[in-house]
Amino acid sequence: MATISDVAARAGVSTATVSRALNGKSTVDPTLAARVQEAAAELGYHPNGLARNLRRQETAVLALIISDVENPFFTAIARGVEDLAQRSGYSVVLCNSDENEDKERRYIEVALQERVAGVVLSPTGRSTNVEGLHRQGTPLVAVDRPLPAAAGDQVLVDTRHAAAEATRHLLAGGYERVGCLTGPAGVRTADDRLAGYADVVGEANILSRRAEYRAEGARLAALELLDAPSPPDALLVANSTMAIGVLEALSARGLRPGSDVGIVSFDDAPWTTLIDPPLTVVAQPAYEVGRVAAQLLLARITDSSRDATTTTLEARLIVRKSSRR
Amino acid sequence: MATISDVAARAGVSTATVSRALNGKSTVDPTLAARVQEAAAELGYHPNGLARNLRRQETAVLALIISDVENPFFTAIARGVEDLAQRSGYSVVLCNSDENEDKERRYIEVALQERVAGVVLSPTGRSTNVEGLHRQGTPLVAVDRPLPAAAGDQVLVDTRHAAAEATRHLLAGGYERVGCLTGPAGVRTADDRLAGYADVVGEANILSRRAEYRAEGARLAALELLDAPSPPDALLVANSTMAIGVLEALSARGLRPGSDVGIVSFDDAPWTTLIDPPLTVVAQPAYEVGRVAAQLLLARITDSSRDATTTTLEARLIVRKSSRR
DNA sequence: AAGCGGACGGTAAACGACTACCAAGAGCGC
DNA sequence: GCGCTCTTGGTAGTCGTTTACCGTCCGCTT
Repeated sequence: MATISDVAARAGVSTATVSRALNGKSTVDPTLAARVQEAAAELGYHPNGLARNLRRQETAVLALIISDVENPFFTAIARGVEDLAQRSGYSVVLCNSDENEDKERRYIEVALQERVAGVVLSPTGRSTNVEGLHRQGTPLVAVDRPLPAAAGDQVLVDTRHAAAEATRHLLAGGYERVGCLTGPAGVRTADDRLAGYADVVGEANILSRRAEYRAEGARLAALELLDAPSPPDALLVANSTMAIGVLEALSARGLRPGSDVGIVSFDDAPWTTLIDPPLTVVAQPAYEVGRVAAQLLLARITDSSRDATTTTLEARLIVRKSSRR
Repeated sequence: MATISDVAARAGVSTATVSRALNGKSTVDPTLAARVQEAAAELGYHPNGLARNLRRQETAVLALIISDVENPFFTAIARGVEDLAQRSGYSVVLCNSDENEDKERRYIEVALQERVAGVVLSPTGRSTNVEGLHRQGTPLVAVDRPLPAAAGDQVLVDTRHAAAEATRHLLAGGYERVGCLTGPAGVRTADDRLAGYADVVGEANILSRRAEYRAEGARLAALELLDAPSPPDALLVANSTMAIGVLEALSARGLRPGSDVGIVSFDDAPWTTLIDPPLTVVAQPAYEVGRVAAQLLLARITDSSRDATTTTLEARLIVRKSSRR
């Protein structure tokens, strides 16, 4: 593993000159610089990033800690973050906390230890602890879900409002008993979607179940709802992964989306237009969330004294056929 | 940002003792160790991973460079790698090369500079250059697609065989003119799937189109095929993302999967059972690919002299209804 | 009481890069 | 020829850890 001294020896100069030549900093005689370049190439020299970063006290790596890599919503965020970061010369490393607070903690620890330049985080839950990041002054942007104390910028989606709109849409379509399937208590998006729904149907008419943001749990919860004495005739579902479970449940009971049970789901997954009837969805601007988050993070990296901001993006109801009789 | 010397000063010991106490290496008097722990906690001390790794000449970070973070096949691999790596105390950072050779090169560069312990890579294309990794002796495992020269272990899926089986299945189902929609030339999985198809239909009967491994390109290609003078009555599709485009194309032409045009697609995406008719698919053991890759990588990290191996896993045809009239 | 071994903890040298500081030499005007 | 400036490149210190090496102290054996 070639080091800078190897290159220096080969080129017959000092390490200082090699460093200068390779980083194009101070003035180095062109012929000398060329000799250095050549020596470096011959040895296949790659500067040791660890040593470099240790000395420079900075890295050009952003950490993105998301709660589920298998959820298209989060991967779209990832692409947004990445596209923007790349453009500014930053690399993005993705960490999958898998909705698991232990993993999340471990990855925050890694981010801290590796001294990344900044962190974009979709907090997994109740007890996400960003204390450490805050103490070390690592810039932080939360996406999708807010952080307890505003330890940095936040990029959210106005999900409560969107849930209310979707519920109103179902009611307007002639459904009378609208239920809601949402994520775990304490997860802000899950609570907000339920709240938006409750805003419209009224406290007295709430008919809801909670499950993990996964297909299987949603399937079971939907079955439970459908088998109850007075089942709902429409369902608001909190994300596209859960929607899969719900549709399975419907099919298991011989019910048709739309005509039998109205369905509106969050997230405009690519397959939602393929099924029969096509799914009415609440499209969240995931890619945009990622872009904005990256922008804010980069701004905060260059100027850490900025005030923390909260950006709320609008979701958009896309009416298709699963919300019509 | 507290350093080890700060902790040492606060606990009234030397940095060596702090290091020993915190890493539980050599013997340290319990009372002293406790004092150190306490001092560290009070200061919110996090060891500087850069310095540590620089000194130790090793990191506990694996890089996983995949070609499309929005493709469920690759995210399933990611989970496989991660689950196994975690268990051995390694963290996994995901890099999304996005089927783009520049990005891939850049991420390999980052992996090299940051001196990760090992790399799992799904090579993007023709000119993937792992020379650098090889020179530095960074352990490498290729997944999904082979590397030109065997620079490390490989975990592949017997995709050619699976494609042949799927094609035979369509033929047996009474379809007479089976076409194939595959990925870009030079991408090994794309070529292999086409080859497996060709093995069965025979060179003379090949009816195929190539497109990016994305929905939109596949949609256009499918349309082209369907609008041709003698269109296919069945289609083998090379992945689930492309299948979305194909199904859109079918729908645009008023054709029904199965009865009008038989469809078999690679990858058992969660939504494939939801559509009507449910999609017949070739299920690849993606999670398992990731697990095996991680296993091999860890083995290679501890013993770099191991011979390079190639593991080929079987894919499994899941017959549903889109391949029946 | 002397000698010995083990346990403990401090000193200082790495790891590999960057860079502040300094020295040497060239060019030049007087 | 002298002194000045400017360019160039070397010396050595620094970043924060880990760890080889060594000294000290304590208790035990003979």
